[in-house]
Amino acid sequence: MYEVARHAGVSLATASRVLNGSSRRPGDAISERVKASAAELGYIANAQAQGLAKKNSGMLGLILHDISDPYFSTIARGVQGSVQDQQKVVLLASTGGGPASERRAVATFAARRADAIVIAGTRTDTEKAAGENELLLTELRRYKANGGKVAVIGQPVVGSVPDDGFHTVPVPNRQLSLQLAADLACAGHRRFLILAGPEGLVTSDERLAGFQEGLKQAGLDPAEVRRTGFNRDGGYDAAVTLAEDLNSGTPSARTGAGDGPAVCVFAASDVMAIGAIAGLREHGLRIPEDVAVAGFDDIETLRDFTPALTTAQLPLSSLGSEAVARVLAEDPPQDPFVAQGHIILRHSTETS
Amino acid sequence: MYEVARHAGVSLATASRVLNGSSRRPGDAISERVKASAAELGYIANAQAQGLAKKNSGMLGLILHDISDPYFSTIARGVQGSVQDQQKVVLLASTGGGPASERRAVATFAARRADAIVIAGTRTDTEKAAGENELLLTELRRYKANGGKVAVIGQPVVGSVPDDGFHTVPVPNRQLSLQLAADLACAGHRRFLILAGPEGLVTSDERLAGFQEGLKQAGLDPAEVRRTGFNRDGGYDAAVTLAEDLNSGTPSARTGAGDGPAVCVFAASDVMAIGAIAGLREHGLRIPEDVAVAGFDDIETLRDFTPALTTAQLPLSSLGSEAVARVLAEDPPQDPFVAQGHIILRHSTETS
DNA sequence: CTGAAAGCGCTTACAG
DNA sequence: CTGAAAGCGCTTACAG
Repeated sequence: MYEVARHAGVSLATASRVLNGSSRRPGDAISERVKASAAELGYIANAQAQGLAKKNSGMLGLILHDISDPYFSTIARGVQGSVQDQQKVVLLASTGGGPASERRAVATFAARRADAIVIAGTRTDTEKAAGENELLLTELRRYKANGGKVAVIGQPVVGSVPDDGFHTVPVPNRQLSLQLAADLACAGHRRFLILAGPEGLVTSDERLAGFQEGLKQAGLDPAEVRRTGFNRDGGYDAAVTLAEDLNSGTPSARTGAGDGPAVCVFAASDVMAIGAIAGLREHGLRIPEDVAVAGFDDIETLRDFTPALTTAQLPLSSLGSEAVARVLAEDPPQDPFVAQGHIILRHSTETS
Repeated sequence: MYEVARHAGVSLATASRVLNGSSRRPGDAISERVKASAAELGYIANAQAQGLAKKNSGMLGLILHDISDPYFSTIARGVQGSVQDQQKVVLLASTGGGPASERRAVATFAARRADAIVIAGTRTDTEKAAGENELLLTELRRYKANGGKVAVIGQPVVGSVPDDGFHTVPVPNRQLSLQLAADLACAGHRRFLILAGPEGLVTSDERLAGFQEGLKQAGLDPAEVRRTGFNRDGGYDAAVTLAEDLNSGTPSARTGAGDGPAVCVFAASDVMAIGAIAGLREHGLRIPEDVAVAGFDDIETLRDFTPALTTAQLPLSSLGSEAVARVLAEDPPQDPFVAQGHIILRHSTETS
């Protein structure tokens, strides 16, 4: 830039003012001259130096569990899109999940002076993670105290209070799973089985609780719950066990032989549901004739799956852009964002 | 850091030396004192300032077409993993594809002084994109001239020469699609139809050419080619047309009624194949009884698809980590990386 | 409107 | 081994 200034015959200050959006803008003649010089010399501003001199870095940190999981990569698309629109850039951290690695990512982003941090991915609320959650919270508070903005997609960070001023973009897990239960009951299902992740995985727990609540409101008994991995293999494993039960006629086995599926399985995510269907099929069970299966998320890549999967559609990409909007706005809206989601009943839970 | 130094009673230089990996390391007593002070004050180094003072920023820029596409998000996982192992951080740009937006991303990363840039995603080699390719190349050369490292996953940037010193991590599109054709011929298929992306999309073109070559080596006639969008909807649309042809008995229609599928469709990507299967089914065609379908990529999320999809498995995540390894190594290997891929024959192309 | 100068928070030859 | 000082490439009050 020094060279640009000299080439244009102006001071560094002036060159800086025309090249970057300063409030004070030099005269037209000078501006043109500087711009021409910059173009001629192929000048590219050093964003690091700018970041050091200004208070903001133009970077937004995105923390998620696994970038290759379609749930997160769709959120990432939304985040990336908005950030790009704002002429900023995203720093990515794929942590593998868990507050400890999330804390590390926050520290890294803080060191790089990211203007804002968006955290996606379920919170873990267990005894065991209490210490790590505490550290994550401390790290976020320190980051915020130094001027950083924070948004969490899903649930608030465990232990955080409204006063912390972290933005939350809630995912309507509870409402949608409640609705899903209602719709499935309405479609005639009576016996349910829930495949959930380990206890303490808040996203899974919310979906579980919402579903049970929905059954209750429909006047049905609570569903049996099987805890398993909150991923494809978890769904598969649980389904294999279920298939063995059904095929051997144990207490959990098929009841209404002939008239519709014996049981309707609600897997706490689409990916789990897909694993479950694979497991059931391998054991000779047909979907939905023998067992009905519903998922959650409406993952795009799975929309052509057969049988078409009943699920709850989440506006994942919008959740990402909304989080960015809140965290980057001068005057962010105070009212909580209400995500639009809805139930999609498809072939996988048809009853006759 | 100034505060840390004062708190520990040492100079800024000394504090800097103990806190960051300098070659000169102060005595143990002093080191301990400084570390204690840093911990007590909760000191976090300002990476921007470090980047400005040092020559490297600790950031790697990743450019891809669409972070929500499983092909790219899997590559991103590989990249992210290696970068994290090296204590660096990734800057993400999801461009939507095309050399023009890629050029912009390169400029952005150059301004931020990313130490290296990894570009994934097919090259576009058309007349129309010639100008943009030229600009992309210029931008990359300038970036490299200023000390940046460049790696491209897939094909070399259009117009680049070995002397440019860009690392290339080739994707074995040609070899694998050739092998796929051979295996399908071996399985008894005789009539083929290729669903490819628009001409000039190098990835698609390579797969197309490899497949035709494989057919030729098997002594078969070249397959008919239908150009369509290189995505799910492209596969769907082409399949609908095909289904209409087959059902109405036009020249392209079913020949060997009864004994195996009339035609084996090779879609240039799994995602296209999934769309194609959806389209065919909607028109009453069964896979693989009426039409066989093969894809390419072996996308993880689609492995439980029914019918199980015949495809070419690509080590996507490894491609990502390999690109990072090359671009971050002091002394990168000169021999080209040979990606391990292989054909997986599954139910979607069974013949009887 | 323009420029000289201080400052952003570090690192690193260069002396001591 | 340690420290004083210059420098990384910008921005921005502060003067003029």
